[in-house]
Amino acid sequence: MSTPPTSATADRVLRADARRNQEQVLQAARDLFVERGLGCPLEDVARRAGVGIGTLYRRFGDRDGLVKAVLLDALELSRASAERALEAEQDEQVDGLDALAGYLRDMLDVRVSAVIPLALDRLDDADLHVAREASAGAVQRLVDAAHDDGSLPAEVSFGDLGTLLVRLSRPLPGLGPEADNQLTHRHLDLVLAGLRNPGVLEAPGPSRADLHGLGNRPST
Amino acid sequence: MSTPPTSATADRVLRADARRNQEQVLQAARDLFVERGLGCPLEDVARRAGVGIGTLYRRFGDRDGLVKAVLLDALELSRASAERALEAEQDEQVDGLDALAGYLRDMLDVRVSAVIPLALDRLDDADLHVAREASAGAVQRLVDAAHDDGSLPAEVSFGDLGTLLVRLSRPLPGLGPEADNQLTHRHLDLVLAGLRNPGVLEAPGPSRADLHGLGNRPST
Amino acid sequence: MSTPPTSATADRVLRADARRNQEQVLQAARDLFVERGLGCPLEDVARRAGVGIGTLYRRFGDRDGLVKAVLLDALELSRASAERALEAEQDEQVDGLDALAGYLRDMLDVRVSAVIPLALDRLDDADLHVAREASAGAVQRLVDAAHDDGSLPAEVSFGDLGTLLVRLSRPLPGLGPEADNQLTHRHLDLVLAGLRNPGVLEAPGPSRADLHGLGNRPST
Amino acid sequence: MSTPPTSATADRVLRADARRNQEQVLQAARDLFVERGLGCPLEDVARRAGVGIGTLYRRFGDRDGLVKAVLLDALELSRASAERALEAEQDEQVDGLDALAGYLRDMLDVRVSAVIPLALDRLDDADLHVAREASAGAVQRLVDAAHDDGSLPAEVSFGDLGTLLVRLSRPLPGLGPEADNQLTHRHLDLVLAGLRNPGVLEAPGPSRADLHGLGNRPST
DNA sequence: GATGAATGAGTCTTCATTCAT
DNA sequence: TATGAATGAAGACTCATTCAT
Repeated sequence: MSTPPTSATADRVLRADARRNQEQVLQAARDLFVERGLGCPLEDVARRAGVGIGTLYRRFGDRDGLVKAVLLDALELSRASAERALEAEQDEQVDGLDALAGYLRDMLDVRVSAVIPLALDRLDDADLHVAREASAGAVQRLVDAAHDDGSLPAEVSFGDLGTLLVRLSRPLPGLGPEADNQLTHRHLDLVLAGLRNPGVLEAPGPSRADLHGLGNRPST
Repeated sequence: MSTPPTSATADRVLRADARRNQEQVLQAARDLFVERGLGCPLEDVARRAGVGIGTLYRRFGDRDGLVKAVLLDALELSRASAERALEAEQDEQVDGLDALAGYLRDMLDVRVSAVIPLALDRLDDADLHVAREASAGAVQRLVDAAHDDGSLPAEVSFGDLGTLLVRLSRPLPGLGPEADNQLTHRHLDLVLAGLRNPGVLEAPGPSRADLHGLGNRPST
Repeated sequence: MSTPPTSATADRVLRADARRNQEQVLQAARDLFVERGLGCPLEDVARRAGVGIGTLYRRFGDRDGLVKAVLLDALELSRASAERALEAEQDEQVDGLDALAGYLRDMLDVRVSAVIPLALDRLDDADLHVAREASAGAVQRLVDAAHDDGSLPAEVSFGDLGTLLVRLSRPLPGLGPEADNQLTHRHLDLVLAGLRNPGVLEAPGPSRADLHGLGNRPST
Repeated sequence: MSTPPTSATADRVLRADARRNQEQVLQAARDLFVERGLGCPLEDVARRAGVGIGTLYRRFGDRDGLVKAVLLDALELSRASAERALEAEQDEQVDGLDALAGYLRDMLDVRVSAVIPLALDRLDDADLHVAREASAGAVQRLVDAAHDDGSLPAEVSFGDLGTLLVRLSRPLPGLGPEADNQLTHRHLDLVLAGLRNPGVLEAPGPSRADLHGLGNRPST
């Protein structure tokens, strides 16, 4: 099964090396962006990825390019997770809210949702726009399904869930990663308990479109 | 109408001026620290406060001094709010959870809780330690009261509430301040709905002490 | 005559300091841009000006701002010199070509013409556009006067003279500043000898407008 | 039709390839050095030459090696052109100044003179020293011939002509290559008109030796 | 021998902090 | 005391050079 290092393979080997670097940088950036913000030193990202700063720049051009790559990656993870949850729901394995909960738990585990809202600032970028539509579309279908089967009250909206996810995704300072993760899931459970029977919400939450119209949402 | 500029009067006038400056800087710092992180340019803080950068440094020494001042201010606001809520509860005006909810709403309105967890990193500072004890003690008494009258399930802890408050306090990117505030209160309502009847939590949440022991909290 | 250091004066003193710095940076930048190109290290500019790098940036924002300031300064020097030469011509002190020669010699002495053509790349900047019009307008009037009194052959154009000036202004590598200056004036004399009686040019040179239409000038 | 890949043939094929690469890099470097200075990115040179950056380094060692190669190439072109002009003069086809003019026009067409003065900084390199002697010797003979037959005034020296050539060779910013070339030849014509009858020069120009003694040339 | 990925040193630019006014 | 100009250290970004393929 071992391929001899022909020149064709050599290309691939090199590319594999580069790809590994690329992925390590992407992951390091995702983590540090979530932990310390989009403005964190890129040398720290490079160091955590185990590459030189030059490699980071060669791959991603500049900070903006790296941020965009992280966002695309996050949106793709979100889309894939939402679609898996949709399939489970359609196979009648779980009800709509449980499917949604599965998606939310997934997202908390990849710890990447905290960067997604940053895509809202960049919807002029075509790639990001497409990726966001794909992700948001899948999540919207999940929410619709949960509304349809009655497991999620109608007044709880896509916008509610997306923003709750963002809030839950952000790491809390002073906790280690493990404690943070446990507490995050615990809080998701609390929120889910509220979602099943909010009892206190009368107006519908913000729709997907409302989240775009920065700040001019009508009163609850 | 003009007060003669005796040296005493001049001093007082100056001191009033200085106090005004101090408060404006404090407020600007609180806002920008929440919006853009503790690392935001202090010139921006000074500009928003309407003072020169030199004035900021004269008052607060350096960034650390300013951060500490903001934290002390926030902790004092928290303590005062918690004690007001306690009084309301003791006057039988509201049940324990409603009193707690009042405190939480207060804190969201002053938009300052997001910086409080940063105090956890600085508990070696005596002033901060004292202020945190005062605030946390009052909140703990609120929580105890809510447990005692049965309005808050026993497994929902001080640590749960403090960290939920932090999550809710952080501004969401892409929303204007007003939409953000509305959504924040809406999400608090959702969380309160969950708190009244979590149904899903079995283990108790982190105690106040658990939050200090960064990361070595026992499993839920 | 000495003004006491009232607060008003204090302001002025500070401003005078800053202005001195600004001018030193401007002069250093002019020299180094001519000698070593627009891309030379700005730290070298700051060092030659005797200020910290931060001061340079505070005054001029970035490299582009500094380049623009140098260009505006150069264009203003050019305009002033051309208008002085025009006045001399109108007072009948010298003929048109001698007036023009005086302008050219002036420009070589301030050693700044070499940066002026760089303004051509930046005519979208309103300030630069205005300054260039003012300078070019005055020079054009000089050229017209020399054509009118017959001291300059009609086929030698504004464009010829401007570009010759640029060529003469650039320092030659390997010569010290004094030798370079002497040789530059010597070459101007040679060129002036050719200008009085070119004998070899049949077509007219590029007009002012031709220099804008980068590269699509009709054949000579 | 396929040549069998004997090792000898393979070597030759490779060497032809390598030589082509070498020349393409040399030409690209010459162009970019003239257009953008000796400090231009070598990746840009490699890209314009259509080779990888590694190939450039393999061939020329480092930037210095490439600069030296460009200079040697330019000096050799100059020598060859000057000797062709000398032959034409000796065959009585043209007078001395016309022969010189032919050389100057040649040099402008290869657009390479602008880098030659940079050799002055590097006369400690034996190869460059030899090449410069060969080129300058031939040009000096051209100048002597023009002096001898009276077509060039005695006070116009080798140094005058060399430095004029450098000035004329540098591209003017903002013109396309074609307009620049036309204007360059036009300006050479103007200068030649001045050379035939300068009328204004009294002192002799710098000799070849004067150009070495950086800056200590006697006054004109 | 050619390639281009990786590296890190050098320069640009920002901003915390100091200090003269 | 308030101000904002000056400074230089820190971090962003580019590019010369090396080296694995």
